[in-house]
Amino acid sequence: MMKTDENFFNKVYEVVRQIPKGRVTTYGAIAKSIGSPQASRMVGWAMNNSHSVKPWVPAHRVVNRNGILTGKHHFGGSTIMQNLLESEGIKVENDKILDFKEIFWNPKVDL
DNA sequence: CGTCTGACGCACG
DNA sequence: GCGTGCGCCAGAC
Repeated sequence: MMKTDENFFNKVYEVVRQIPKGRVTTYGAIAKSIGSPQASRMVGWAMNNSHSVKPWVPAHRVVNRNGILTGKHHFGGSTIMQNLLESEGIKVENDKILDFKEIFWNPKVDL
């Protein structure tokens, strides 16, 4: 059977997919929600593989703890990630999310 | 099995 | 406040 939650990556994908529109979260928060608070790097790494994952994973809603679009270059462009965020009502400026803590979505709370 | 890498996070200077 | 270095876990070679 498909033990979806068996893989570390899959856990990350599931959490990211559950991020509500107009909300964002951090790599560390996701790492904690999956049981590895120190595996923040793994989260970002999983995102790198997200382009091979289906359905689409809203990786643009995932930023670092500073609210900065650290992985925007991985979207195939420098403005793709920001464009997506702004398209959802998220204000972004200078590659940084405005009101970050206000739109921050905690996976441990809603999950 | 050993080594390097990775879209981070934190400590230190 | 900013730059640099180390550590964390997991996977690829």
